Amino acid sequence: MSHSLGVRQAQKQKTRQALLDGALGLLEEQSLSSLGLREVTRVVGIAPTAFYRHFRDMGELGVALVEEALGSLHVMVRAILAEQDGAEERIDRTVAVVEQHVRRYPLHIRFVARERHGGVRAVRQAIAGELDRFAEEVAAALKTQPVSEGWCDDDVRMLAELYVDRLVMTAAALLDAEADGVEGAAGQVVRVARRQLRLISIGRRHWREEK
Amino acid sequence: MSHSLGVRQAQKQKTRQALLDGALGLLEEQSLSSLGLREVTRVVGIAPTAFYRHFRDMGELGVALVEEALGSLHVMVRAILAEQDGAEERIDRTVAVVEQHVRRYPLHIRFVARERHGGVRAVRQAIAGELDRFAEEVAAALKTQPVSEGWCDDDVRMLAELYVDRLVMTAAALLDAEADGVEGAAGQVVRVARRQLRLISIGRRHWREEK
DNA sequence: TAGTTCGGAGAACGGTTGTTTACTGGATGA
DNA sequence: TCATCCAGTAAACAACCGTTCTCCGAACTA
Repeated sequence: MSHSLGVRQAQKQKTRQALLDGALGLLEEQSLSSLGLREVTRVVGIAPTAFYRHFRDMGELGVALVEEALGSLHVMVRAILAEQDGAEERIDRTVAVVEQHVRRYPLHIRFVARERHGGVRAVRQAIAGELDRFAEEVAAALKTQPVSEGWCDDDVRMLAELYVDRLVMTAAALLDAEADGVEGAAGQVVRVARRQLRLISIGRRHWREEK
Repeated sequence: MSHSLGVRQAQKQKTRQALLDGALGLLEEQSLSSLGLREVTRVVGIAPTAFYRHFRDMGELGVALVEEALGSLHVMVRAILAEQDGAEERIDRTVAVVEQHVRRYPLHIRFVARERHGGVRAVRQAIAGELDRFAEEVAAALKTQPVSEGWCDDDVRMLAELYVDRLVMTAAALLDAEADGVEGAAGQVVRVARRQLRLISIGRRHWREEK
C-alpha cells in the first residue's frame, strides 16, 4: 500500500474537512439549527449543491462534528487519567490539561457546550452518547484507584458523571472568560475549579464512612 | 386606583405575553437564533409587523424570556433554602423541589439550559447575570448554616456555584429523561442527583480539616 | 364631544434559503 | 486506450425571511 488513498478520495476528504472546518468557524457565533447550508459552502468556496456529495443535511454534518470534537476530548481525558500522583497533584494537572485543551481547541469546546442542549436532536443524542462512553471510561479508571475500595459500581459511576460534567462546565466557563477579555477572569475560573475538584475529592475520601 | 391598568395597556400586555408564550413553545424544538419573527407571530395569530410594537428583535424577546424563566427559578431556590432540617432531609427536599419544578415549567428549564451557551450574546449574558445573582443568594444562605463556620467568603461562593450548576444540570437531565420516554429514566436521574449532592455535602463537612 | 394616541393590519420590497435537474471534466479501472 | 464514475458546477424553482411604509379603528384625553 504505497498510497493509502487515490487522488479522487483524497480530494473528497479534503473538501469534506473544509466543510467541517468552515462550519465550525461559523458556529462560533451562532447555533447549528440556524446555520445554513449555503452559508457553509460560501465560506468554503464551493457550490451549494456540492454539499450533498458529503452530507445529507446540516444535522448529519453536526454529528460528524461531534465525533471530531469529542475525539479530541478523549485524548485529553486519557492524559488526565494516566497520572498516578497524589490527589492534589492530580487535580492541578487535570485543570491544567483542561486549560491547555481549551486554548488549543476553543471551537470544539464551544460547539459541544452549545449543542449539548441545542436544537438538533440527532446532535444532542450524539453528544450524550459520547459523554456517556466518556463517563464509563472515567469510571473504569476511578475504580482501579485505592480510594475506591468498597465502592459499588453505581456509586463509582455517579462520581464519574460528576467529574465529567464538572470538566465540561469548567471548559465552557474558561472559554467564556477568555472571550469576555476581562483580565484575570480565566485565572479566577481555574482557581475556583481547582477548589471544587478538591471538595469533591474530599467527599470521595469520606464517602464510605457515612451512610 | 380601582383599575390599575387601562384597557389599552392591558390588551398590549396580553398580546406581549402571547408572544412570549408562543415563542417559548416553539423553542422546545429549536434554538433562539433560528427562531423567526414571522414564525412567532403566525403562532400567536397577529400580523408580523405587530411584533415591533413589543420588541425590537428576537434577541430582545429572548432577554424578556430569561427574566420570566429565571424568575420562576428564584421561587424554587427560595423554597429549598428556607428548609432548616438536617443535611439528609434537605437533600431529599431539594431534589424533590427540582423534580416538581421541572414538571411544572418544562419549557422554562429547556430554554435556560439551551440558551445558556446559545448563539445569542445578549441572552447568554442575561442568563449568566441571573445565575450569578442566584449563586450569590445561595452563598448568603449557606453562610448562615453552622457547617460554614470558619469558611472564607470565596470558598462559600465556590460551593454555591457548585450547587447552582448541579441543580441546573440535574433539571436539564431530568427533562431529557422524561422527553426520551424511557421508563424509569427520570427516577434514575433523581437517585444519582441525590447521591451527588450527598457527596458534595460530605466534602463540605470535611473541608476545614484538610489543608 | 372633538382631537389625539397607538396597537395592529395589509401590501410590497429585496434578499436568502433548501432542493432539483442537467451538465462538465478529470480520475479510475478494464 | 476507452468507457465509466463521480466530485463539483450552473441555473432555476418556489418558499420564506426581516423590514418599511401606509392606513384603520378603538381607546384615550381634554
